[in-house]
Amino acid sequence: MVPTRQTVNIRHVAHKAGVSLGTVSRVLNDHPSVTDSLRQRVRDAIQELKYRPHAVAQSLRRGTNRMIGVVIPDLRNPFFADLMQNIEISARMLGYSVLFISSDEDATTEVQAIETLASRKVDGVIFLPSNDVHVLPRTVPLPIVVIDRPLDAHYFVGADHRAGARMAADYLVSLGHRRIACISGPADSSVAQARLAGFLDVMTPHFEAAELPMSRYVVHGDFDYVSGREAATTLFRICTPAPTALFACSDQQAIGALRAAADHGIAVPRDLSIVGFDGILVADLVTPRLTTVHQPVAQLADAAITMLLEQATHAQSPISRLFACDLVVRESCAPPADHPC
Amino acid sequence: MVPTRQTVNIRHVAHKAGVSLGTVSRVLNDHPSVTDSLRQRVRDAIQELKYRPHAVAQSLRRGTNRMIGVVIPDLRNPFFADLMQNIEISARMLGYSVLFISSDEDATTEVQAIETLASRKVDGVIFLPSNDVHVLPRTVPLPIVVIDRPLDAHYFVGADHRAGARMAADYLVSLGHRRIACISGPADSSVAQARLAGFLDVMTPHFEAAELPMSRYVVHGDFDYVSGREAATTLFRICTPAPTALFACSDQQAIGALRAAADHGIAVPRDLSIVGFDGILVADLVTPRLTTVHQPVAQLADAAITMLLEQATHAQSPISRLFACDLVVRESCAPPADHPC
DNA sequence: GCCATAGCGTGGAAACGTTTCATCGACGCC
DNA sequence: GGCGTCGATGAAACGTTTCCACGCTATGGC
Repeated sequence: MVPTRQTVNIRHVAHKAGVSLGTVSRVLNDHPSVTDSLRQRVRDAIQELKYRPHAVAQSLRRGTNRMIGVVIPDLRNPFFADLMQNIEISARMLGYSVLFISSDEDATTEVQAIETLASRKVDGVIFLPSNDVHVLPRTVPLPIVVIDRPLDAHYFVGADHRAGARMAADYLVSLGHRRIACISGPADSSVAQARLAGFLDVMTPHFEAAELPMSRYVVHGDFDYVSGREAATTLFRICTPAPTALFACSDQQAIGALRAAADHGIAVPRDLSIVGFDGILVADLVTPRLTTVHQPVAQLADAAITMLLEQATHAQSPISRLFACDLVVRESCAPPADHPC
Repeated sequence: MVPTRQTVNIRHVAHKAGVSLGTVSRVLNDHPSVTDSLRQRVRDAIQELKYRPHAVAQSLRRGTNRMIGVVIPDLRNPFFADLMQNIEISARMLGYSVLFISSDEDATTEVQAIETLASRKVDGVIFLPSNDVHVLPRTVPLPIVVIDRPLDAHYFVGADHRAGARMAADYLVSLGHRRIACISGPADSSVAQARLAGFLDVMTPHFEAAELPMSRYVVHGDFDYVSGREAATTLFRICTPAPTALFACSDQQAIGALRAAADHGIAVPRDLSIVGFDGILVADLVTPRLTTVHQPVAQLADAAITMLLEQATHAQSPISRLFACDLVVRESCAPPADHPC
């Protein structure tokens, strides 16, 4: 079977312009040592033949691709989609293309994805690990930047989840809340752990002061909408006395909790204040508008790309960069009914 | 500058196994004419050296990539993100990788994206055109499947928007509504046109019967959340008598409209019924849960890939495939207050 | 029993389209 | 006239796949 071949290649251009292969190549790569007249002849020939360089051949010869791989669990998570979008834009601006593989929160798929990318000779990989993976096979000698969920001994870019969670808790406390429940993420997720830790940093003393069992007010779930609804339902059932506020570890969870509150006839924010985390677009549209901790997505994406390319050129020991989140106050929080400020 | 080279290639394997290059290649490609003993020797050598084929070199030699390109306006639109996710999954199952480029709803970027993909020698492109593009440069001899927004003279996969919109309108009418407003998409978007047409198919006779100016009840906007909120606000202002129901051409618009309704103290569904379009995840979580016309995303993705690869192997004249939508009834609709069924 | 032939499996080389390095010719300058 | 400089050429290389040729064995006809 004869594969379909390129219609016009560098050789045709060279012939048309009456120069050698090498000269055409140097024109293409803006090499200075070409006479202006020749350069122009070559340019004309390229135009006329509608020649486009064969990126695959270039890759093979150069040993570099101008292509990065991105491994992300699931674009249906709006935060991931936003991240992906920003990564693509940042990459494109630097002349890189993006190979996208979704891992579906599955560790095996992740390893396969990275092997595929290695085999395709991408210049680097941006990797957003699923919750259950903890160690990445070091077999692939490939620049990798881990994003959002740190993995030890790897370059890392992420938001300061713990500080962000503290901001949320502090805010609720400042409003007068003391019994604050928390919907955390999966127990083995480092992000969930960090956000929970931040929450506990602030809340532990309050719970101890009130002699309430903290653990009953914290429940784990996935980061998605449905899980948030279910977790909130559970909290409404088991928490006595009822919490006056709720910190959800993702906006999706928070929106699910909003849903659950509506289903239980609990008015937000009058009976219950809710804070989310991530700052996804829809958080500003639900009723009530969701107060949330916003992650600087564009910054994360940009930093990841920058770090990746730096690493690809001159390797050094792994670095971490942490970005601050900010609290976006909207309508889903109010002082508790039993404690008007 | 000497590029970093592959550590171990097919030549090393051949040497280690004591066979020729060709034999190793034939083992890799499961060519039948290799003795079992040799085959095993080669396999062992591959294992031992941890050899992985160089996909770029394979592409160059084979003239095919096992890679497809996807051009999509913006992943922050949850419908697009869902589509992208499904495309990637379908592609991966068939052994293809996905090169993603976002076009940001910009025609120039789209053309560039397709040129980039052509230059990278992808086996085909799945293209979701932005609203303002109408003609695609035919210069690139590349299999293309257009998805969701038809472009003439191209292979096409999409949902039957018009029939879907009719379903929505019929449903509202069956509930007793007669004054139904519509938030359409951008005027030059074919999708918006189709959905509006479906809406009008049903509604025109009713408006004529009531001697009401249809045009006042239809307003155009973008497909996103914010635009939906603004459009709804406009409708609330200019429509007299006030509509009892609202058909939004996207779930995002519908959720924005929900937001606007809440801001104006309009209770949904008591004072106003709302139907959306797309069937994005969050539509099931907002308050009230959104009744919507659901597009079969997974089917669309799968059909697009299938059609693309068929086209790549044996080209024929362009085909179109239309998929039916289905109405998902939830809580955002009720009979009109002034006309209890 | 021997040679011709067919069939099978393997090795070697060419090719895919590019970049880059060494080489070489021309030209001007001292 | 030698030499340095500059610009252009041609060939090698990147890592594969595939085609052709070759040698070996098995088979059949005489």
